[in-house]
Amino acid sequence: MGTRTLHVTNTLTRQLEAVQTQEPDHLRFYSCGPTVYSYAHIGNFRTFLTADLVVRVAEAIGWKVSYVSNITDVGHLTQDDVADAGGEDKMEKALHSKEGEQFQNVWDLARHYANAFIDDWDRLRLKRPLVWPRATEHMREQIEAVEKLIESDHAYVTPTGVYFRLSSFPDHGKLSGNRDKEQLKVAVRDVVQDDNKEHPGDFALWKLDDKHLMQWYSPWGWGFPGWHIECSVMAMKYLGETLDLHAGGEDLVFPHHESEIAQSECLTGHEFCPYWIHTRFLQVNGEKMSKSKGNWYTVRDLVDGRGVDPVALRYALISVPYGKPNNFTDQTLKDAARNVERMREARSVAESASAAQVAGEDVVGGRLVELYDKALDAMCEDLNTAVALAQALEGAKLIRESLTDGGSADSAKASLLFLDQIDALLGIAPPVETAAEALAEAEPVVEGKPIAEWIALRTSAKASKDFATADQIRQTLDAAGIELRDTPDGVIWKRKTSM
RNA sequence: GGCGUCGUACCCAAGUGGUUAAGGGAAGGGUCUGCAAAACCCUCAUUCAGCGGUUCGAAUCCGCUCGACGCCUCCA
Repeated sequence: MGTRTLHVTNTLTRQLEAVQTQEPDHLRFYSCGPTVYSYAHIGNFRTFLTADLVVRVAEAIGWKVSYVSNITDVGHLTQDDVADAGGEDKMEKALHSKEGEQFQNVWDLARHYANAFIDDWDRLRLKRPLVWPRATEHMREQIEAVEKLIESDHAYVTPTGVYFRLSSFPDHGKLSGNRDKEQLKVAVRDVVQDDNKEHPGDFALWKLDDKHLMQWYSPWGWGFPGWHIECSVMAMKYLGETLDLHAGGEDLVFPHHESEIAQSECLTGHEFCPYWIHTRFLQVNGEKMSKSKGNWYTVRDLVDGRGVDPVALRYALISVPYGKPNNFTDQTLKDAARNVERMREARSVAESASAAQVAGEDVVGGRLVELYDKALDAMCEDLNTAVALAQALEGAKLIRESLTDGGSADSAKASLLFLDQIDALLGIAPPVETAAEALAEAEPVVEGKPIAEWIALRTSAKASKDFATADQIRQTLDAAGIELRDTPDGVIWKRKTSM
């Protein structure tokens, strides 16, 4: 410990760099969270998992981590700056959708999806941040920030709202490379129609709109904050004026993060954040997954709807390093499920060997320490999950090889330590209790009989050598999506995932 | 039009100047099992999209060609 450090590909420089924290061994880390107008999809979670891995690696190398991830619960316009503000916002749109009918109002809707989001977060075993600040709970801070920007001439008031004056911040474009202002003008000309703005690229800090479903009173009248200001304000409130590392999805590079930098640096007069990382999109069957296309999966679609092990889903989502697109397919999920199964197998073999208390040498510890070190090194090197997972699997294989037919208590102890460390680092080798709990939920009933009864019937059929009946029962359960496995410790059943 | 990423076996993917090109899945063979599953053993890229160049030496560096993709506009 102490000799390793975290390296990331910094979006600002496009270089692999060692993260130098302002305070030694203390990482101040902000990760952009979701807008809660619907259930978060697995692509959202790929990004949140990148942040999760940053936290895990930082902790593994002995850093203290101050981790903040926001929840955007204000509906922003679907088109950034429609002049008359008559365009529906995302929340409002969601409220008027079929699924939205169950909610009393937008506040109710936001609360519902925020709660669902946190449930999914926990199910995928993401570490919780220090705080989950919400935009609606930081309105005063946002208004104050806008006022400050106006005072310092970085923003101006118009009849439609308050806008950030891009020309007042020469560094605009340093993150995305969109430095050419004329180019920017061309690019946005088609969309932006507000003639009150000085430059088409100027973005909204406050939108005046007394018909908006969520509105607050400001010095400029009733309205709501611009999308970008919340992150600047909340990040600085909880982490200080300069962060160490800021993360988000690749689509946020421009305009969101670019705008965050502009606002924040104009507010404080110094650098907002020296290191930025962006997670590439998750694709589904080779196509971009997006809410507008409607081809997205939520965590609950897969876990509740198709019986996918949440840990397997987590594995699938982190199996490709964050800097490359990950093409999510049924095969990805199957591979992941298989690998998680092997981690669990190793855990259960080690638990049995540990319980048996056999004396003898530790024959695996040395190798497992090497493998863990390699995994941690890989994670420190720009979160190379592909290599880290390979080490995890190799370790699990070694454990199964060495302990399946019994092994010493010392070997078992070293194995369990390895699995715990790997789980702390990657979250893919859960303790047995978790698996047992997962299986303990509602025992399924097939053709009127609980599983246990079927198993008993089959066991007695086997005892009397009536293998035809035994196989018949296996098939019946198989058709109902239940798989039986004969083990030395008895018969166990598991739910097959439908993929 | 501007900014940027990528192309490694049937599939996912590591490797970014130098011993036999990680690992996983799938597939085939075997041990075990009443059967099955699991587990274990074995097999599975003389080759890294194509073409040129630099080099003693390249999948790795440079150039071009072809192909895929992302952002620039709500999006993780």
